[in-house]
Amino acid sequence: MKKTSEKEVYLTIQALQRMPYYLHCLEKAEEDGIQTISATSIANELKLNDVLVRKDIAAVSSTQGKPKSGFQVEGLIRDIKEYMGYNDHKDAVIVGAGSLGRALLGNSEFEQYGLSITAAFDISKDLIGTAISGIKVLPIEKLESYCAENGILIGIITTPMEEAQKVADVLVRAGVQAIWNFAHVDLELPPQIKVENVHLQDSLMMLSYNIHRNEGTKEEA
Amino acid sequence: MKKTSEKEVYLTIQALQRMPYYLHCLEKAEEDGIQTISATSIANELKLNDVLVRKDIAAVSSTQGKPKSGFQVEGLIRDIKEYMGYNDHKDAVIVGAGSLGRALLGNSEFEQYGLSITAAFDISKDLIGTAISGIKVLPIEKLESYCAENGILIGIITTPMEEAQKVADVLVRAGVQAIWNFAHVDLELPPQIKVENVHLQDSLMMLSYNIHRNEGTKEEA
DNA sequence: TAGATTGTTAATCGATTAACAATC
DNA sequence: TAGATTGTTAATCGATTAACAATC
Repeated sequence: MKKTSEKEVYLTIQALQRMPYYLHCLEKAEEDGIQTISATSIANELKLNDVLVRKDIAAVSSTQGKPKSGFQVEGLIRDIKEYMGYNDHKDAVIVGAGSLGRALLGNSEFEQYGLSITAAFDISKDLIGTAISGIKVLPIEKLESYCAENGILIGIITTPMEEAQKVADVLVRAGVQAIWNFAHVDLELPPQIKVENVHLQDSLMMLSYNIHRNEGTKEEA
Repeated sequence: MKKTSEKEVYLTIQALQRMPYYLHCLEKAEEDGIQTISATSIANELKLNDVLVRKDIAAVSSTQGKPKSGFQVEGLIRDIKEYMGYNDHKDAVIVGAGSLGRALLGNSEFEQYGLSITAAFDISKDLIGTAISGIKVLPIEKLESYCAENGILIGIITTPMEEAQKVADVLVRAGVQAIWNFAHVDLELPPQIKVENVHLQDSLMMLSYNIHRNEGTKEEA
């Protein structure tokens, strides 16, 4: 079992999910002109255990922290970004130029995560040929050839749920590596394809539950 | 420590997060005309351990499963919906009628989770007075009074991140119980206020990581 | 120096899984 | 009846936390 790189520390999924929070926290610190930061203070800020934060950071940081002062804010930001793959440029297409698709197209923040959306696809004759936030809307028939020819890595699905699986199949045939799925279905995909689901309904469900429980236990106080 | 209701089984956060998946699975079964379903088959479908599924279901189901046949699909759907609070009607407002806000306003699926969006708020003179998907856009100055007077339970924040905290403060003053936050900031809120964050950036980060790792370990095969 | 902070090893805690008796 | 499936109790597993020596 040979290592593929000098540092091959795998984070648990839980630890991974904390990374965005560390990054937010560090970027806020950087804005405030703070140069070094301790795991302890990050932990306090995020209401996490300090040893937990120290372990997570140790796994991604290229340098050790210094007792008394902590970690270099700037270096740590760089390390997390590198670890998370922000520095890789990733071309993406968006399928479904409805209101959600348009909202994503208008979001310029994604560029800083290495994501560029290079084209949008739709079935609507009215939309085809137009440009949304500077990005052309092409007919869905061209999806497969476009992705294959342009080496598109990520397909973003913002179609109605009925179309999502069909679109996913086309994207896979065209060679995308990952799918960012906003349609409210669980896609059936070959195991090598990475998926990230954004299911607003599930999020709403959690919100609903919290309100519900809250009301049910009012008498507790 | 007296119980507030006959069934006071608290699910772990992990179990809660599995509920939407059970519900999807059950609704699919119902569509296919299946009347009873076993925990084992749900577990297979969702690639989970069967005992895990059985425990989760036991916690929310009002009836016991029958050996050999399993659970009533319809009853179980009803129980999960009840447990998660879908049956409570919840009025909401949306703050920020930009592209994301508009996408949410156009989403009629939310109604089935008990959520109705009754008004939208924005600062843009061009938008104020117009209606989006049949919902009026009001000036942001009216947010507090509107929520207080109409007993709004949920505030949905789709503003730019700079405005989000300010908006949240107003919503809290106006008496909302929960905030569905789409702005990329962690809001500071009183402890009794429930928040559900939808941070697309974090989701994108996970996608980015998965692609990055995938490429880094190609030689593994 | 003293003390804040680091990283590591061991203990704890809690979720998941395995084993098994009960039952339709 | 036989066997699929249930629910429960005990074992396992893995993540988090506690304790502590090292160090700037």
